[in-house]
Amino acid sequence: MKPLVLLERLAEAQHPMGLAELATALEVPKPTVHRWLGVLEEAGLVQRTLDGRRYEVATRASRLAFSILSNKPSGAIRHEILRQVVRDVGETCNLTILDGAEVRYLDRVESQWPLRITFQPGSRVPAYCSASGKLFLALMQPAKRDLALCGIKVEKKTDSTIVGKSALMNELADIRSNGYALDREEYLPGLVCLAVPVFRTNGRSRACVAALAIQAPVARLSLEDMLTKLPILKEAADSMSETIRHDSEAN
Amino acid sequence: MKPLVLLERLAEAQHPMGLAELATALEVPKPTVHRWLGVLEEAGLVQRTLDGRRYEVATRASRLAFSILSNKPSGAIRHEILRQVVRDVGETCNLTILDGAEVRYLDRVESQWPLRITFQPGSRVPAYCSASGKLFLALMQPAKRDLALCGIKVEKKTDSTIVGKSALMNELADIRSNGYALDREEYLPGLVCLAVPVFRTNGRSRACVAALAIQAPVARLSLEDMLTKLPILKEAADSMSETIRHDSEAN
DNA sequence: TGTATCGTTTCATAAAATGGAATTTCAGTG
DNA sequence: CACTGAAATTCCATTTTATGAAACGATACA
Repeated sequence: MKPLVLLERLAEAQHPMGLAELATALEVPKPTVHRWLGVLEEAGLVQRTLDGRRYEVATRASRLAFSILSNKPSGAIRHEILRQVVRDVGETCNLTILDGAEVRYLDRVESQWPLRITFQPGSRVPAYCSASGKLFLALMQPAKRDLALCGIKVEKKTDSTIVGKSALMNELADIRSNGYALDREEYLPGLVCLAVPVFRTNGRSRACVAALAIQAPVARLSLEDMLTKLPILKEAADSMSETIRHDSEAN
Repeated sequence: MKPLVLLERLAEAQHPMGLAELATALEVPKPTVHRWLGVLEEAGLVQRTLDGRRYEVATRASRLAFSILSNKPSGAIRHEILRQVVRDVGETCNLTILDGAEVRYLDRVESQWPLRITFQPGSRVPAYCSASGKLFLALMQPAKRDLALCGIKVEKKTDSTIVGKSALMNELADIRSNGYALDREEYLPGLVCLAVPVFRTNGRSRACVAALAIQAPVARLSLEDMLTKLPILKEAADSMSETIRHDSEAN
């Protein structure tokens, strides 16, 4: 199991790492790192980059990661937080993560209103036209953002969808300064959303790993009304952060 | 790393599992499962339920899962670019690299047509009779090219296969001036391909490290029709370059 | 109290991890 | 084009850990 620290280091890093880099970062002899990487590669958890000299997380690891996060025992607490939010604001609440250039619903609790939008956990939506998607794009490293956005096709889903590159960049800058993101009917006509970040703090670095978002028909909840729910959402997002906090592990 | 199958099984299950349950599910002897669970528990990936008789995914695993998902490997992004191309041109698309005097398929996405050529990623084809292979030969340093070509056996795969040394050199010169390469049924009768280079820019130097190629039965797509897809391919190749640039960035 | 199942320990054997040293590879440089 | 240094890889004697059949202990239920 010791090779796992390599996987963790690679998953934390926002770029592929070389052998020597890993060896010094983890203070492990080079031949050992070499073997560990071999083990991880064999196991399908890690793969070499195109140049064959660096390593990155591979598909089996992603599959495992998704299983873990949608797993009930550890997800039960998060689900409970979602239910609490729905009770407090009366609208559907989603927990989402970024998957490439798309947003994925990890979990959701729906409001009890007869008029509501029904998604399934696991379904996906383009990042550029959703509140949580734009939030992720706004808060991620610029280099990573370029990577995620390269080669995607922007579709004008509604009249309000942001299609221009510079318009999107302005929007992202606004989101960064506000600390929240809105979807102003940019994906579905009549549907508005408000998303706040869920952070994972690791020592001095802080990364937005998930988002908490409420969605509602604009007929029931205007954008201004929605913003009054911001404190509730932020508090719930803090609780979410707690569930994924790095507690001091001794071993 | 073998204990990982336990973690995967536990993550998939939507409820905590006992030892015997896991042992029969995975067809592994009980003492082994017992030890594996001990290893995973020690590692903080798994924890016992309150009654101490079942196991569930623990916090370190969730933390790792978030890290993994917040960081999509560039290989997956490349795969998405391939998918995009297949959507746009309707034909199978390959990402290839040069491996000695052979072309190796790094990744591929197949068209949905019933009539299609089925290769596996990882399979190899001689460079001199494939579009991407000739592209590599055309764009590489002459010295390296001679090295790659010396001592290989040129086989006349079809009537159109280029077997003469000077004919090949002329072809390579054409490819250099065009910026793309064609396979005119030179490897398989009835199969035509179009390949464009994927560059890695390193300071002022620019090297062709991979190729993007579409392939189709000539009965469905003539060479002229295929050339109309050139702009789409070139754009996708630029996106590919982006992903490679990120692979090469260390810090 | 019987008994059936699950969980745990034991142990001789087989397999693998370890890391210092040596070797190879490769990109950058004179 | 040889040189150079850092990075990657291989080697290998030694230490450490994994393996699973069998035996044992714990627990639940009748």
